[in-house]
Amino acid sequence: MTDCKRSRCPVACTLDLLGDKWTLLVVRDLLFGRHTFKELQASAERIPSNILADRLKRLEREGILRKQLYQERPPRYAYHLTDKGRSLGPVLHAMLSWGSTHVPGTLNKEEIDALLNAE
Amino acid sequence: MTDCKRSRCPVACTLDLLGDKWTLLVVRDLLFGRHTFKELQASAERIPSNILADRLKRLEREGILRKQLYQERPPRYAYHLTDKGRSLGPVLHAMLSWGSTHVPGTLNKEEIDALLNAE
DNA sequence: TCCAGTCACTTTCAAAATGAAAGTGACTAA
DNA sequence: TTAGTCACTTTCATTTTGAAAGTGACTGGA
Repeated sequence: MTDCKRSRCPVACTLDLLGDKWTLLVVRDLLFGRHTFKELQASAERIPSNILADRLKRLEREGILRKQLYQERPPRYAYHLTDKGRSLGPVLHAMLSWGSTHVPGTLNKEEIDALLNAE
Repeated sequence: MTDCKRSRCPVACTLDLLGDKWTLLVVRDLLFGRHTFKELQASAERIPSNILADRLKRLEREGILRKQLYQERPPRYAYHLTDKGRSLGPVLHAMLSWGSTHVPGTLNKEEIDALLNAE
């Protein structure tokens, strides 16, 4: 309440941080092993670059990921989830499970595993 | 893919339906036993009435809730989750759990239980 | 040395979404 | 007759989104 949250409800506060179309997809990709701006941009959903830059900034500010320079000259950056970020795994998993069973046309878990192993 | 989803990823598809600041709060309130427009409007986060009306319409269209006239003259409506809607429980629970441990200032589970019992 | 190409963004600007507030219409109870 | 409730809808200014183009640091090849 001190820092202008909508309420003290943990669900509402989580949505204040992650409640939009893109943020959790970035977390998904980081969990799935994509780490550079380019890799994150290349996901199937084609996140616009300005939105991606904004979300990476927010997530870093919230301590959900860290940006690290892994190579000088030319400067190259990698984004990695913190423990706080990795602990969003169950949220993503619950969404994956719900979507997989309730949204027709989505990949099921076997198809996802197959894709992940094929990479 | 046929009906203009961003991708076949279940997470992305779930976010297409529920990925915003308000939708999952409506589902939360329905799970917690609020059912009329007025009750939903009265939650701590003060959802604007036009947004609430829009979200109820979408959720009904997606088969996540049903609107029922429970009284004619004057007409009164109650919104109830379908099985599909109730199966969002684990998503909400995962968010509650994450928010409760990672967002300072939120209510913890004991406090939430106490509030729910006090109602 | 020039030049095309890559990466990691940033800027621009039109379109869409949000939200505060006021309005509407059906109804009831005093 | 009138005030009040409920369930919305409308209005409109502000905010956010997203497609596209631009920027700047750098590299590798001719």
